[in-house]
Amino acid sequence: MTKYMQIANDIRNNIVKGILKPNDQLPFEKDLCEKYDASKMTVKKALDILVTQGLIVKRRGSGTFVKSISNADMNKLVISNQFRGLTALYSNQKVSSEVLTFEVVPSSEIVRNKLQLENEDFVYNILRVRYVDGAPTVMEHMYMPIALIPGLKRKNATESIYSYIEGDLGYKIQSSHRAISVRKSNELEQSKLKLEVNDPVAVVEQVAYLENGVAFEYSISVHRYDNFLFETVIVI
Amino acid sequence: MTKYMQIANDIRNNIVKGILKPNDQLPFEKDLCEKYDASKMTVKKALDILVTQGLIVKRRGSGTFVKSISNADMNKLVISNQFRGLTALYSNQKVSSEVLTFEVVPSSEIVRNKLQLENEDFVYNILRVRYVDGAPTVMEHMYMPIALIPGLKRKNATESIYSYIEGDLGYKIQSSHRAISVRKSNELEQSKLKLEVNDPVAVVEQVAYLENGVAFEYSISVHRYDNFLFETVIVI
DNA sequence: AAGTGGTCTAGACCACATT
DNA sequence: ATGTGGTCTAGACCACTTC
Repeated sequence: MTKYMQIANDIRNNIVKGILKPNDQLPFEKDLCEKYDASKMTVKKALDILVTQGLIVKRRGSGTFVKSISNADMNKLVISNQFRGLTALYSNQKVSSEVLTFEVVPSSEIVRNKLQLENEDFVYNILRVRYVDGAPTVMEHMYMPIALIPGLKRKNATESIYSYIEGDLGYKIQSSHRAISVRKSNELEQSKLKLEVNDPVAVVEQVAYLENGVAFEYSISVHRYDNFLFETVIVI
Repeated sequence: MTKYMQIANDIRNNIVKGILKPNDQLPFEKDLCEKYDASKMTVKKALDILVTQGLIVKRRGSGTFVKSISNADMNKLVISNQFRGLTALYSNQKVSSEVLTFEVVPSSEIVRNKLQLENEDFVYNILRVRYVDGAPTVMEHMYMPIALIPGLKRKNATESIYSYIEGDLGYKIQSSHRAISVRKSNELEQSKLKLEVNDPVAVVEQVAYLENGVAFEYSISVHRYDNFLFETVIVI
């Protein structure tokens, strides 16, 4: 654990515990340097983390302040920053999968473009429905280059593909690029996600990258509209 | 313009121009220090910006690499990082507004909670439909404390409320916290956004903050589903 | 063993807000 | 004028990858 992480965590805890309340002014950077026996750059880095997480604001010439946020919203922020994105929303619930398609196919032009593949390259074509506590939640359509992800079996798709990639293959995931859109559900989605005829869906198109900058997954995830929520903080 | 911004911009331009191609290795930090006559910390900060923007990846012990991204996707990344969020999606088009409601009301409990107000505080209650090139696009429901935003008139809502806040009042907006969800449209939305009975909508709930950490706006924006797209980069 | 990026420092100077 | 946070440096040492 780095020093700037320790400082950021400590201050975050003080905010969560209410030792630092909304609109409170934080100690000056120079005082935090003394308190944590750290240099200015290190303290600044710690505070900058809390700024991007949406907890505090900094004003040159004035000081640093806790944002005016309710306890409930503050807790949500802290939780959603511990786990990234949507991933661990269902951490306490049972996640299972029904694999509809698991095959290896030549890459289409769209997939080649997203994954930056050559014409001849083959990809896994995986379609599955994911259940949370037995309720259908997402229909995922994934493409992954077989050259990059060797040895993937239908069984892995039934469980967690990511744990195969990170655990068995020892890869590390660096980032993902997502685009969120909305549309009406089609018949397959209605049947698989137990939706009514005119129910909408949230569509998350994603390209995921490994540590070395190589795209390893292009996926389209179709979410039931009633349990989809994407939260984000934008700092200008 | 800071030195780290100049360095980041220069490298970004090299990527856009194709001087640095997908999967290319960047010069080592130590060489970039020489090239730009900058210290290691400054070069690192420049590169870290490009990492959070999704353009490059860094690997300790190996080097820094351009992500494996198609030209089209790379250009989209660069553009969406120049303007933040959804705001300037319609920069070349005519934006106009139909104001349905413009009144001052006592704050409800939800609004008080989001904006951290006291019981007695009054807020603007503004409902408007925004048109892009004459086509209805978003229905916005905004609440803002009158104490914080004095002198707002119906006329401002017809044009740009943000230009009143940033221009006339001289405030600076620091950040916004957004939650995106999906649902079916209701009758009012169908009529105002020219939607069919069973068309869906994308709902963006937002709390926006000023430089001093004070929440000045709570809004619910209901978007036509066919022109809503939210793109984001998540770095783990 | 050599070289990469990551962290951290002590101190200089700058830009901005308040007094 | 004072004090805040912002930038930048030169150099030390660490963690990791590659050879």
